[in-house]
Amino acid sequence: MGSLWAPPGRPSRPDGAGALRAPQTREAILPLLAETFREHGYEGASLSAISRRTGLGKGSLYHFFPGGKEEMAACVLTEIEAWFEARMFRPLREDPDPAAALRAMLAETDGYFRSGRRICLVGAFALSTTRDAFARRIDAYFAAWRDAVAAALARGGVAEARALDLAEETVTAIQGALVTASALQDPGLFGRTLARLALRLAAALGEGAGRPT
Amino acid sequence: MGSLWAPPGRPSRPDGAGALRAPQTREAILPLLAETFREHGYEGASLSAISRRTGLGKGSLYHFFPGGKEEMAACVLTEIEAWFEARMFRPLREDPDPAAALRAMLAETDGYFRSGRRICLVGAFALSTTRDAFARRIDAYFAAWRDAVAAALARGGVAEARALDLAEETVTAIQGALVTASALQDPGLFGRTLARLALRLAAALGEGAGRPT
DNA sequence: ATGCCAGTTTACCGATCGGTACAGAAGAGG
DNA sequence: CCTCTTCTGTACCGATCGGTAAACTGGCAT
Repeated sequence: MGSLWAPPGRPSRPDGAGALRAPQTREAILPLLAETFREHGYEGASLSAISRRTGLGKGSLYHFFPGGKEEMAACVLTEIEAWFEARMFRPLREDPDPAAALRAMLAETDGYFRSGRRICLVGAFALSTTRDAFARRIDAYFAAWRDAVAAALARGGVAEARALDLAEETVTAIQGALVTASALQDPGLFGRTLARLALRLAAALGEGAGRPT
Repeated sequence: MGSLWAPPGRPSRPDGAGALRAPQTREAILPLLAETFREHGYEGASLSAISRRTGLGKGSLYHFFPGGKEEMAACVLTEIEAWFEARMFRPLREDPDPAAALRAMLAETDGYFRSGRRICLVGAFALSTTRDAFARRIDAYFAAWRDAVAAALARGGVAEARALDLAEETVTAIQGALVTASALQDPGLFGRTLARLALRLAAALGEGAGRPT
């Protein structure tokens, strides 16, 4: 039976560009793992679902991730952390133009979360007992996001306390929009939330720095 | 095999642990079910966990909820809907003093979610594929909340479009605060979010109705 | 050609999953 | 006392869970 559908000759392409066939590196697998965890949550993402999504049998999965499901989730979190650090947090902290960095952050947010059609894996993990297994990393992710926004605001002339408060509001609003957009199946909601945040951030920057010297 | 040692009549203790007896009505069970679903999510809440939490064996659970886990979750949702409708949505729509109703809503929110130490079950359901099983009810819950807030604002003199926008922001911010408060284990965050919302709602009401005659 | 080796397949493990069957215990009413 | 109904404990079901073991594959350097 199995010999029929099982492709005997596997073209092992060293180039990992093609996502059509089974990916053969950890890096290529991670996005598929992430999507599976997003859809079903950590507990709900069974190995068979992962196997189906990735096209890899259990043996292959355990070859790449000897630690099993927990290692898979940990690696996904690492990749997410790296992405946000490189694309959002570092620019927020270092871009010479804080206002532009904040606008770029909102644009990246809209892209990453597909205008609200995709959820935040870290936020979803935070809501169940899955949190316990990754508590430090979940905490660090949100703290880094908030602090990066606050740093940009502060460099833009906003007072420290006000910057932290507005940063907290920003991250909170984004997470809330992911929840309500999913719940209401209303993609427009996410864009409206980001637009509100853009206005509010710009306003704070405008007040903070009276006139650029 | 087991016929030899199987005791035909196991005299179950009439009252061994007299302290907290198992609740014997659906209504009394629901809060325990809700808490179990909150902690583990729908998929993660196993019958054994539910059995442990409620102190009821499978036999009793299936006696009260013949439909199994899905019926349990459905009943929990019904109870939640009723609570919010009675304590928050109806007052928002009908209270002669909309400003007071909005303040009361925020206070009820703080109480219900234990200042951010408790999560929103409906929001958590919305984030995974569990959503599919309860899609209509999840959608209706958030829509009702948003529309009730908008109705209160409108009766307070806020323009229709502005009221809806602010209501959407309010519900979204509350949900986001539940996520980030859980993630950062920072209960203060929830209170700060509610305080921000109180200011913003009051401001909108203040603008909308120039001077009360 | 040979032997290594990353990668895969397949079968299997004990545990637990959600759910069912049913006998027995507990109360209520007579 | 007996009976009927309501509730509960327990054994059991097939399926699936996360995870392991080992045989096999095909490519590659020697």
